[in-house]
Amino acid sequence: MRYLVRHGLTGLSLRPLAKAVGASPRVLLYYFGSKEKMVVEVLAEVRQRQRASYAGVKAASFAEECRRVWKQMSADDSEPLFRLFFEAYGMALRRPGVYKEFLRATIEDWLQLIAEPLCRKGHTRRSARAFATVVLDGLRGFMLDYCTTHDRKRVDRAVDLWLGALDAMRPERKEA
Amino acid sequence: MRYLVRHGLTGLSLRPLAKAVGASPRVLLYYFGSKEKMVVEVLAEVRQRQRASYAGVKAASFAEECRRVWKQMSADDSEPLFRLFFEAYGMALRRPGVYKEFLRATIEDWLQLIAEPLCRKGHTRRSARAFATVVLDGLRGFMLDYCTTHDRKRVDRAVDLWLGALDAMRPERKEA
DNA sequence: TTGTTCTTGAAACGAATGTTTCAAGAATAG
DNA sequence: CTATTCTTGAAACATTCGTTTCAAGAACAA
Repeated sequence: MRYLVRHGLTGLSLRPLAKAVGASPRVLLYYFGSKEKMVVEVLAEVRQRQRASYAGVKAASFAEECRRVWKQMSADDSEPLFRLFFEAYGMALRRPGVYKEFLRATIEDWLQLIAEPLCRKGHTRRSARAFATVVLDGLRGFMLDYCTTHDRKRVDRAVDLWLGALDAMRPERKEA
Repeated sequence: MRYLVRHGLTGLSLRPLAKAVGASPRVLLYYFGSKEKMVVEVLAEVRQRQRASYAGVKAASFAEECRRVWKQMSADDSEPLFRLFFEAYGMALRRPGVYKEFLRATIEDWLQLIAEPLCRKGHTRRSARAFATVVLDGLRGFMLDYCTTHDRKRVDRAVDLWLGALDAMRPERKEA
């Protein structure tokens, strides 16, 4: 995982990876079956840890939780993870068969994480998921920008603007 | 360009490309210098055409313009372009040196396109750019989602929510 | 113990990679 | 015309790739 996060997927090769982790290509293939399966497994594990690290973020208001999430996302040590993530995203879109589970989980898991509390508060599933989409896709877009430009001031200002408007987008409750 | 859009960057190889366009690897290298330079040039050209195709979108209100842009982005024939774009993005983040210009233009050009009209209307450059960041990053995030899930209903609903709140994020005018 | 499965290193395989070499032909200049 | 440059095909080059083969050794079951 560490090697993948650091070196990425572009041009990833078994032999250097094996050497770096003190193994041989033979062993990697023995346990993972193929290079691609190995990548898929590593991505799944990284994803799971990522989700766990954000699931614990709690705050008084929803916007405040988002703010904290953004703070964690845009912290320096998160960037390699997101670089790997966006890299995997590009490959996954090109090879949906191989990365099917990555593509599913990369949206669906987070949507559920965000939408579920709203559903429990009485919002319809549909509107909760639409709102969760705004949140998830917004943060992803900001992160893509930040990884590209490292223009923290501008992106942070944008996130502030966006956060300020988030409450107005909160879904209506179901009519009781 | 057509070949790149269709086949992507992952595992791109000179020989199949050359055959598909009725040339030889030798010729491609003769004119582009290297495979990587070729990719960079093609991406630049694609980007320019993309920008031109969105620059003409005009409507009465800003939100309406955004809605039309989203409509064009999420049209079926746009998807291959965005797949290529996200793929390039992943590689560019991993190799900033080679793709430096791609990374710059991919944010900055669009920011200017969005922010400039606002500046001309008397908004400060800073707030215009923050707002433009919300717009650009939001649309990118939505597009990444849509390319992944093709869940048009959910994403469209989210875009609607987001568009409805956009006006509230518009930057204040400079004090006269 | 014996027999079996699990794990691994070394080496080889075949294929494909980007790029270069070389030489011939086309185009252009003077 | 001649001389020079531009363009191109065929082939070779040197790597590198993921993966397989084979055989030896470790672990374990009985």
